[in-house]
Amino acid sequence: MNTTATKSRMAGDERRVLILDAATEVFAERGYAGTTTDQVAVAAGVSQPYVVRMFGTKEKLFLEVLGRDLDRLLAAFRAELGVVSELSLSERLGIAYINLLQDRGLLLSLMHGFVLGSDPVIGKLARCGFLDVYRFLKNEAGFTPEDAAGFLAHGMLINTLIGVRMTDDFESDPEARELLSGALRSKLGVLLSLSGQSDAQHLTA
Amino acid sequence: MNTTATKSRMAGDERRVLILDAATEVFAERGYAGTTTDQVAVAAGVSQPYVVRMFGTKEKLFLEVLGRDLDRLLAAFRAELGVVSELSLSERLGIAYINLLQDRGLLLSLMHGFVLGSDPVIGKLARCGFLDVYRFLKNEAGFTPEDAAGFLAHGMLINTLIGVRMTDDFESDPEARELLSGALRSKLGVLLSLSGQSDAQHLTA
DNA sequence: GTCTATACCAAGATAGAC
DNA sequence: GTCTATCTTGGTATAGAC
Repeated sequence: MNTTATKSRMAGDERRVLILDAATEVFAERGYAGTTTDQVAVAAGVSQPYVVRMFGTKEKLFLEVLGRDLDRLLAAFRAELGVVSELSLSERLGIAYINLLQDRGLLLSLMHGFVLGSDPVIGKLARCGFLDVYRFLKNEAGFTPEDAAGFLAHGMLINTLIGVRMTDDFESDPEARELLSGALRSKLGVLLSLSGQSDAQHLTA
Repeated sequence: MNTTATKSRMAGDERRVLILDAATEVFAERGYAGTTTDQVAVAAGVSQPYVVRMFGTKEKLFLEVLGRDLDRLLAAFRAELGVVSELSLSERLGIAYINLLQDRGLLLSLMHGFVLGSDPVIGKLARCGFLDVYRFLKNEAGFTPEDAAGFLAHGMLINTLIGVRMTDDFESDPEARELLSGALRSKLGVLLSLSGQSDAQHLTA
């Protein structure tokens, strides 16, 4: 029995995760409409018809990616609720958010979903997901509406800066650097200023 | 001589603006990759080959839309620089931003450009444009880096809420309403609280 | 300046072999 | 469970008439 997948022929659920991971990255890079099922297939190391067969349609694949992204985002946040720390919950959530940037593609594919509100089915999921995060911040994390909006606002700024690849001008342009690290710092609180730019390493890589 | 365009055959520059306006709305609705040149053509009331011929390629059309959006955004901001008012510049810029939402498609098509940073040519323009706005806020409007980032952050939140069509659940979901009006209020300052929701009228329409 | 017709390619999805 | 081959659609771009 071959659970570690020497090569071909693994259980459907394993491949499923593999494809979802690949899809998350490709969607993050090119958006929903800009992504082809073939690009996803190549990234996952399978054939194009296979990814279509496994998920039915490209749209369903994207919906699964979106749903998983939202689940992982909320799970990362909820994991901070029980923690005892000298940092405030608000600070810890900020750090948790920044750490999600290492989950390559997660926040960006989310962002691509958010911007597709006009699509009847993708839009509905995106709206629900966004509202769920807002509700979490208010009801579970105890934020005021203003603080919750502020938290989301800085999150959207970070997403946009990552999406526009401001990191590409990180070295060349001092103002790009300033804006980017400023946006991260506002979430990280004091941490970034203590550890220099090390926290932003994975952004430029 | 027919400058008001009774129907067919107007000067190239007139049609050009017409097509750019139409393209801005369609790109805003469906994104760059999700938009077809034919949809733009229909929206502009011309034939599909004509829009391609006039702009060369779909990509060049999008670049012109993006560039024009950025120009209009900065122009609206600069127009506030000379104004004498009891409101602070920061408040006036917030209002100017909200007013841009009436220019249907402007901020949203911009947003679609911002999220395409991986595209070599679109990404470069989007990065430059974003940085230009940041520089304006710091150098011309006199914002601190933190205030500039905060202004941009709330702008990105508003763009995202509009993009995800949070307005669609505006009536049904009280929290969607709260989030949306909260995001607008943070830009409008006290104004919205004085005039009720009238400022958000054009969002739900 | 604007259209109709169309060439051509890319991409999603299906059929069926292994 | 996974692939190869292929059908089919739709979309960009070109040619050329008016």
